[in-house]
Amino acid sequence: MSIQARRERERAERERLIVMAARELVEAEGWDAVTTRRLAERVEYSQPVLYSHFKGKDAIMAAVAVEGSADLAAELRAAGREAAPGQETLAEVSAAYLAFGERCPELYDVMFNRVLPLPWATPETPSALQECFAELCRAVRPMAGPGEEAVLAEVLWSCLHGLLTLTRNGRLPRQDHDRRLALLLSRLAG
Amino acid sequence: MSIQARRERERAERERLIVMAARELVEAEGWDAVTTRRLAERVEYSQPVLYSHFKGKDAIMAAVAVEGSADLAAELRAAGREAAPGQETLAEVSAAYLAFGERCPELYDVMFNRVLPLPWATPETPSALQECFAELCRAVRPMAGPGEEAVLAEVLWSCLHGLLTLTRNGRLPRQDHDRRLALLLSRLAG
DNA sequence: CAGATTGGCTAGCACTGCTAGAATCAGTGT
DNA sequence: ACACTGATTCTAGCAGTGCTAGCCAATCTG
Repeated sequence: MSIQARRERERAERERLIVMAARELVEAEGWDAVTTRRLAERVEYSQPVLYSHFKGKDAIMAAVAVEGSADLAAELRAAGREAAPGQETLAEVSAAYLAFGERCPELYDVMFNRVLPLPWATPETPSALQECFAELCRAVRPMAGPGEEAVLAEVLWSCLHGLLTLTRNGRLPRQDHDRRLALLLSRLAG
Repeated sequence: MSIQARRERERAERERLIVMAARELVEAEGWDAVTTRRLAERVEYSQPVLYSHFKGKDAIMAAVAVEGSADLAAELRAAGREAAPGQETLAEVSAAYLAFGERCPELYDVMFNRVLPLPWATPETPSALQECFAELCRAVRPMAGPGEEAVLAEVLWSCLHGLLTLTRNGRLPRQDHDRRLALLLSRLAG
């Protein structure tokens, strides 16, 4: 029994290695640079090994996305705690969200722009993703009317996401970014 | 001289044909289905002909994006005219924007999500794109403070874009879409 | 009608994600 | 200690991608 346990342990370790390598690669050189060959070379195994762990490239990137979500959730939570309770939270959490997207644009892309084989907004959604949303809910709580907290959080998320992606791919000039954010938050706060 | 004119006319006509075929293909089967081979077959020429008109696939899709923007601008303008002057305009134009994105998701993707070799938010920006933005400006004019019209329009654009993309790629459940939109617009209106 | 030139086409390169089947290693029983 | 067996990893290849070099033919010029 113990030898099988060891094998499974080694397998799990290698799977972690694959996801880590994929994340490093996507953060450093972008999604297009993540090819199965380069990834395999990076983990020092042959290509087909990847397919014994994941159904395909999409599944690997889904795992990367979940890992990234854990980081984002942690950063949002930290930002929420730092802020004085009250109005400040919204600004702090929003800034943390945008900072994450700016710092890891390619990772962010995988998490929220690509179509991935992941369940969203259902009970089976990976907890890291649920936690991200929960932090947004906390941030909007003070300014949400009764029963509209979740909806308002979704709206905030959409706005930040739109701001981030349009800026990142060149549609919006970076220069007025702060003015846009300030205006958005003041209006959302009502 | 006239024979050269005819040649240029034929060339321009063929270029239009390429862009049209690319648009049909992307709308019908999505970006990934637009391969240079399939596109060439569709216009009944060989692959290399595409490259005598466009620098590469990206340039073709940029042309498709510009064409799509003209349509979007027309629809936004129509929505703006229909609405009674005043608060209604914002809701009508927003609805038109979202409807366009829902009706032509793949075209929308090319226009606003892909990284394209196009100048954005500069004087050289294709007029169709500038007109889209101008319509958004008109829509937010009644509720914009002095000097913040353009910024507010950018914010509106970002929010609509975020709402649309997060919904479209499964991150937000479609079911509460209307509530989100209503909440967003009411808050943005102040 | 011969010659020059423009143009499109055939064929191919280097790459992609993915997989069938050969080869090699491990663990087992004698 | 050794051959056997079964799982696991690798080699080699498929069908497809965007893009391009160089041939070939149709077109216009003198």
